[in-house]
Amino acid sequence: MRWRDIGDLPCSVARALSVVGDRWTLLVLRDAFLGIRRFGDFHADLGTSRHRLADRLYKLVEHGVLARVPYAERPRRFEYRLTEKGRDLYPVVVSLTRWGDRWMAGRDGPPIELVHRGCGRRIMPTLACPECGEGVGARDMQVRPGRALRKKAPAWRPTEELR
Amino acid sequence: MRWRDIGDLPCSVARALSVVGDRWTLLVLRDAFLGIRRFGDFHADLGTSRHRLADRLYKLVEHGVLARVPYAERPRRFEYRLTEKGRDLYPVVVSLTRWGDRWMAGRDGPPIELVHRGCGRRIMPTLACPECGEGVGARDMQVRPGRALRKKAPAWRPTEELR
DNA sequence: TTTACTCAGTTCTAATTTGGAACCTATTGT
DNA sequence: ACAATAGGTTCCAAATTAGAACTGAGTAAA
Repeated sequence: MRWRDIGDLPCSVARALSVVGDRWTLLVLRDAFLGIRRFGDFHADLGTSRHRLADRLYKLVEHGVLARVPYAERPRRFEYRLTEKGRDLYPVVVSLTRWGDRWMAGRDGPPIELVHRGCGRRIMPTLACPECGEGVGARDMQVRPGRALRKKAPAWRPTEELR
Repeated sequence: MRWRDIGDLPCSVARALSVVGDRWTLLVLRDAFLGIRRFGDFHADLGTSRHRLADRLYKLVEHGVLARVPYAERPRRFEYRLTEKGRDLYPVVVSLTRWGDRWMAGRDGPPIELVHRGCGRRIMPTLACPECGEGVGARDMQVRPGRALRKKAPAWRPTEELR
């Protein structure tokens, strides 16, 4: 299967990855969450080729994850800002950060720290059930096919446990 | 910059992506979380080439995300199981699922549904502060350099707000 | 008014990565 | 003996990427 077709699969992970599952895209988004907005700053920070960067930014704009807004006339210049759709990718970036902190940090510890404005403490956000508030891991959740999948592939059944 | 070097950057997102930031890897992990364990089943479900799949599985084993455990002798056969390090990627996969559900689902709604064993409700896990329990988004968090980064690049300062 | 400089890209080519089909090895079943 | 099953490996064409050079519109300095 070709990568460009994965967006058509009946799977939200595949569809999400069809937008952000690209080598540099999530690093572009990391930068965006750090406040970077301009082509030159992305380029300086990422070190990817200008070619790739231009292409990624264009695609993210196309998908509505970033907005290309003018910040100067004569010469006309644009910057790239996260849209609501883009900001909603925060959990993905934070989850990667958390995993990297835990499993890939050197002996000096995590490169950055996060502070929760609400309570003022230095924390790393984790997954929780929005109904009961409990923290959840893979084994706390059970999968079942949704309506869309029952329609398309009625035979599909996930295994009982997520492991 | 070459992709193989991103694991050396002082950034947990980059380091995490050096392991899972590959075209097919997160889909392999999605399958693993759905209970798929065998080469043939991954291949049938993913539709990627056997070549790529073998390479990805090998690398995930190398990084300790999957374990290759024998399930039959004569002929010797192996299956791939999530390790603790692998299961800890659950938040990444769930966050992608949540985003895909919200922004990329068709009119029939999400392909799969999740049930929280703890409270029995159908939910989609969200990010929360482990200290105060409140849900958090990009704008609730503030970034500051950690010890590792203060050491290496003392001049670096993130912008005040995540937007 | 020439020259240099900034920013945001685009173009080009070589190197790397990927997709897909065919092949290989070991064993069981008929 | 022959086909089937499982888990790969090998090979080559096609697609993607990295890196350097170039473009174009405007500003600033000499």
